[in-house]
Amino acid sequence: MALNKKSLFHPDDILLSEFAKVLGHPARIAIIRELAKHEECICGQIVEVLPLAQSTVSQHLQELKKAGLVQGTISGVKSCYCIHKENFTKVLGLFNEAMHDIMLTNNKEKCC
Amino acid sequence: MALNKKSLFHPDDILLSEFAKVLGHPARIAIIRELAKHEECICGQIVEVLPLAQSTVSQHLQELKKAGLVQGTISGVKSCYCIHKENFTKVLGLFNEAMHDIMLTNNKEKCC
DNA sequence: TCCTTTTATCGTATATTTGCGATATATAAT
DNA sequence: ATTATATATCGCAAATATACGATAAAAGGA
Repeated sequence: MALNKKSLFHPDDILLSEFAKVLGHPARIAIIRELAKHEECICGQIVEVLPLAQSTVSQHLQELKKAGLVQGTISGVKSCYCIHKENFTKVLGLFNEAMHDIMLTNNKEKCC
Repeated sequence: MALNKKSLFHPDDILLSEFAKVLGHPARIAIIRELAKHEECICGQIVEVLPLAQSTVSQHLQELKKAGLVQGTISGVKSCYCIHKENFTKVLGLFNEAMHDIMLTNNKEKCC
């Protein structure tokens, strides 16, 4: 992008866009879905469900972790992951609220 | 990405990720917000509110249009844009529902 | 101790996105 | 007819993301 202009935007919009962005890849949606589906934290088995190499899945997990949507702990040889319930719920809530507000503001009858 | 693996994922996840992706840039969130805020469709004035060149804003508008979140019509010299209320509401609803379902599934007490 | 297993990280190739200026195009105004 | 204005598109450069294989690191088991 030649120059990174992202920081020139409103912090709220940056936050919302970062949440959206991390969910902007089907692998990461699939990971979240898979994490939610199991009773226990998942250690490893995620790779088997995705059509991607182990290193790639690991990268996606790191991004989800960096965004705070997922948390992980090391348990022996394995790394275990689960959804960071509190964060996820909170950020999803903010996102919904923002989008809802936008649609409330947008009270045009007819348009274009 | 060497090879595009996106198509290997579940269509639902692709749909959700595409919605998220288009909102994954602060400029596009800001555009949506700006469009909602005005009584009438916006013709032009969006560029003035964003810290980006005209051509860049136009590109972001095209992406929002391609994703169906925004609609536009040409009115004389100007192009006018507004939120595609029906589509936006629908896709946002699907997104919320999916995320909500995921969080309902994720009924772990304690984790990692 | 040595080997195996598991996951993270590094290096690299390629794809995509972001951004701009220049230009094209179309209408409006003079 | 000429000029001005508004917006889209093109061409390009730079940044970021995606993906993989190879390798490292760390723990467990033989």
